[in-house]
Amino acid sequence: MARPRNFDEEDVLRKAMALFWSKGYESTSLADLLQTTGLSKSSLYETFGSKRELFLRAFQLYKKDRMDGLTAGLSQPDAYLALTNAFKTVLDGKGNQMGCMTANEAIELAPHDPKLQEMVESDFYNIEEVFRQTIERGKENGSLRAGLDSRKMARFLTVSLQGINVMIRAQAKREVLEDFISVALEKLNERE
Amino acid sequence: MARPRNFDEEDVLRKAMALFWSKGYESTSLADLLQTTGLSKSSLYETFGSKRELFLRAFQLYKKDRMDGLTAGLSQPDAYLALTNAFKTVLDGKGNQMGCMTANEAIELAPHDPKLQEMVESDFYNIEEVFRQTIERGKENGSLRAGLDSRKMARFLTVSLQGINVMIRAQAKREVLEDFISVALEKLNERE
DNA sequence: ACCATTATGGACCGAATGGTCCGTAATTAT
DNA sequence: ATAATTACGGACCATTCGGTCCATAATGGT
Repeated sequence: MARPRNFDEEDVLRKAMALFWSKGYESTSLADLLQTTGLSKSSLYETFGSKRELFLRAFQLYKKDRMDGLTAGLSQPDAYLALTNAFKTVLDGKGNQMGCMTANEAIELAPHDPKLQEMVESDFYNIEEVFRQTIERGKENGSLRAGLDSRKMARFLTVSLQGINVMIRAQAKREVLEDFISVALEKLNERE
Repeated sequence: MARPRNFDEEDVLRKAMALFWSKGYESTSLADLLQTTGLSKSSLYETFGSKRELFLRAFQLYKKDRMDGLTAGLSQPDAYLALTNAFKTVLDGKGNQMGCMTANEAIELAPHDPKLQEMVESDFYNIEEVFRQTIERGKENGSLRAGLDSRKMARFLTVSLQGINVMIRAQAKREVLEDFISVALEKLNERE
């Protein structure tokens, strides 16, 4: 009954996400967003309300995408293989020198923005949970030693992941990350 | 032979450092800097040249301060105690929910600013080195198991530290960090 | 064909950005 | 006391920032 949009909302969100992920919130200007998405200013504001709201939706989409990917990557029965693979995937991630958007926002916005602090915190908790469930499963099906403290180990892996994300974004040498991962993952199969 | 400054350059640098550390580079405005340091705009530009140069000097000062502190903290003969103490100090650090300025800049600036990428990289390397030397010392005086791979373990600790820094800045619950540290530091005294 | 409705381009806005410049104040050496 | 030198306050600047608004274009329903 009216003129249709000539853009796909999710498509725009993903383009905005890529920008915010790469440059951060403050350093991404409206001009950047308009250029990358191809939208006009009025369309962007009509559709998303403000730069901040657009960012929030883009970040939510990131969190969802990433959790889906992580969950999928951890789905194989052998929990040890699942977890080691997940970490090694981070290293080889296709075009990724951008690190993790959640880690980025943990540093840029969380300290001074309660809403984002909450979003970041919940994402970290979700990661912890999916790690924990994977470890539980591993203990049940024998792919991980039964004596592991699931929650503790899940937290260890969660924080480890953030360390990796920082180093990736700083373009650290691959060997550094390989050494880190190699040591960190020993915690999964060592005997007590 | 001329009018003297009525401010101390290092004092100003430290105030600027605190601001950049807390808010990041982009989100710290000139107005913030002038207000916090008490300088006039002309004095600031006369003395430091530009916002960026001021930032660079503040960041250099941060790196120096932090390395001095870390080195001092690791100076005790017992390397295991030295390292565990260093990590636990990070948790209890006085007013620190700001994380580590180097980690912050690794995320905010390093990916798009070669000069900063280099500064961050060298800081990480320096941290790795001081960890490595501490571990070497521990192996020599028997406070650490001789079988440890010093470089590998130093890298493990360096990246671990960055994970902690992200979590601190995101105001993660203390238990999460305690769990992480407890697991990570087991790597230092486990038998093979 | 035309009306109701929505999308869009672009003009416009005030505020804030980093930065320059200059007249004046303060100081020391002579 | 004065000349030389440096520091400083604040006016000024162009640009960019996020955001608003409106006139016009495009579409679907009837």
